[in-house]
Amino acid sequence: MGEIPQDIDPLSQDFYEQPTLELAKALLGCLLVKETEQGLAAGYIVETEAYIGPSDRAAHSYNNRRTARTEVMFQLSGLAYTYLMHTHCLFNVVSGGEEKPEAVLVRAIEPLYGIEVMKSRRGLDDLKSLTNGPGKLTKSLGITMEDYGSSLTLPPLYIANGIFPDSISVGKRIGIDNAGEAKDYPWRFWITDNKFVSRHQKAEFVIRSNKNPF
DNA sequence: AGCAAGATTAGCT
DNA sequence: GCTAATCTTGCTA
Repeated sequence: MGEIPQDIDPLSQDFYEQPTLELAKALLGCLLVKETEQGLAAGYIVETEAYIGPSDRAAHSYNNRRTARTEVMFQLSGLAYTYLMHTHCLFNVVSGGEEKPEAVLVRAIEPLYGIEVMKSRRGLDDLKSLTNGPGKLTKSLGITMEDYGSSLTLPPLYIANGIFPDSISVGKRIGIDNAGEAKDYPWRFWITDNKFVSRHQKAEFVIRSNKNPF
C-alpha cells in the first residue's frame, strides 16, 4: 500500500474560480483529502455533478432559494457545502463566485491513502464499495456537517492535484427525477470505465484527453 | 407545531 | 429491482 507523502499541496483559490461545468470536469482525478486525529485519508475524485442555481430546478438554490442550508452556496467559490440526505452527509464544492449559488457534488472517489481508517469508519472490508457513492465517501473520509463552509484551500479538508484522466464520460445526473426539465441536463461527469463510480450509466458523450499521443 | 419530501444506502426478493 | 430506515430542512398554518 502506498505511503502517505509528507506534504500534499492544496489547490489554490483560482482553481475554484473557473465556470462550474469546467470545474466539475477539472475536479476529476484530483485528490480529495481529509485530515483527522485518526490520520489522513484521501482518494481520487472519479465522479462529479454540477448544480447551477438559480435556474437549475434540481439545485437546492433553485430560484435563488437562500436559507440556512444553502447560504454557503452564495459565498466564495472553493468552500465546502455539506448537507444531510436522509442519514448521510453529502459533500459539494461551492462554485460560481459570490451571489451565484452554484456547486459541484462529489459522488465518488477512488481510495488512495488511509484505506484502513476508511474501512474502519465504514465497518466494511470491501474496497470496491468503500467510497462508490456520495454518502459513502463522506463517511469513509470523516467529512461531516462540521465541515460546512470551510475552505478547501487549507487543511483539514482540501483538494490537491492527482492524476489526469484519459477520458471523461458525460451523462444525466442521478436521483433528481422530480426536477422537471432539469433532470435531463448532461451535468454528470465521471472518469470513463473507473470501477469506483457510483452507478453505471450510458454516457451521452465522451471527452477524450487532449494529451492524445497521435 | 405539524408535515411532506429528499442530490442515499443497505438488505432482501 | 424494491423498500424501509431515519431525520433534517423548509414550507404552511
